[in-house]
Amino acid sequence: MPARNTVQRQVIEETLRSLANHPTADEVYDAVHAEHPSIGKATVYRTLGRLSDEGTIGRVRINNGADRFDHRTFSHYHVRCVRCGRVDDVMIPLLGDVDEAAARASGYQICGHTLQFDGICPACQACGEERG
Amino acid sequence: MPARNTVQRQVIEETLRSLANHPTADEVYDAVHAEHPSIGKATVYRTLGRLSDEGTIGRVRINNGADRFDHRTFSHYHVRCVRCGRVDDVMIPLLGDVDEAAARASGYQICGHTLQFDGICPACQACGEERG
DNA sequence: CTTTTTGCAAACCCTTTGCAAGACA
DNA sequence: TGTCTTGCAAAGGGTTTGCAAAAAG
Repeated sequence: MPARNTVQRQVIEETLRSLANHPTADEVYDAVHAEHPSIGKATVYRTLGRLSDEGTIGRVRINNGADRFDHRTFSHYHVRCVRCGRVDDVMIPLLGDVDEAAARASGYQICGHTLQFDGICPACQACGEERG
Repeated sequence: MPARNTVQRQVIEETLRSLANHPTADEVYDAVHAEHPSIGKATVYRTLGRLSDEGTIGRVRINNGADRFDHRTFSHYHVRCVRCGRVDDVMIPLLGDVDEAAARASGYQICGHTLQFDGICPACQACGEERG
């Protein structure tokens, strides 16, 4: 039973593709709603969830913050700026062997990991230099 | 100005030490409140926050879930069971050089990282075997 | 015609906050 | 005393859900 191809689904997916820098569901909703005022927030949340469940888009879970969505689906890591909240990609090789190490160390059957960096983005570094 | 040594603070810290397996703030509150019904939830949240800010206890931020607190303060990684939500330690060596690699790759000034594993805990593996 | 999806609003979880009363130093 | 902390209840951010109506297949 493939997902139904509704107008909302198309609009949401296209809008996500048009947005850069890992929008939150709310940001996607704002953009969608600006062009299509009849599309509700619950639909955006539900549809983003379905799209990421089926692997069409990516979902980036952020510690202590709203989830972010990504039209790119290959897995990669992210940094979040602790000053402004911006999220960017970190294109380093995926950690290959930690999952096995974690499995051995914990007894869990590991199905994946999330690695999130925290730091200060270039813009905030520039603005905040005088403060140390 | 050191923190004031209130009864609540002592109770909360002791209760956390008595609880195993990374309780959430709410779980700490339940335990605290059972013995000291007058201690309110806001106090538990505030106090756990202060204790972790000052480094007396550890805070584990969980993707899509309540924060968990830990009386152990040395940093280590965690796994979460995707079936039952249980959180356990993963005692593998800390990743030493990823932060520099991430800094180089992103331009951020990296101040740390969070690595969370997802998996199935031994108990759930046993219960769920017949389901594949 | 059956089943999924939508839109709305209300509910939900986790956490923080405003404020006056109370406790600490 | 001066200031930090508490307790309460209300508010907040992010997300999910119940339900009837609408749309997809």
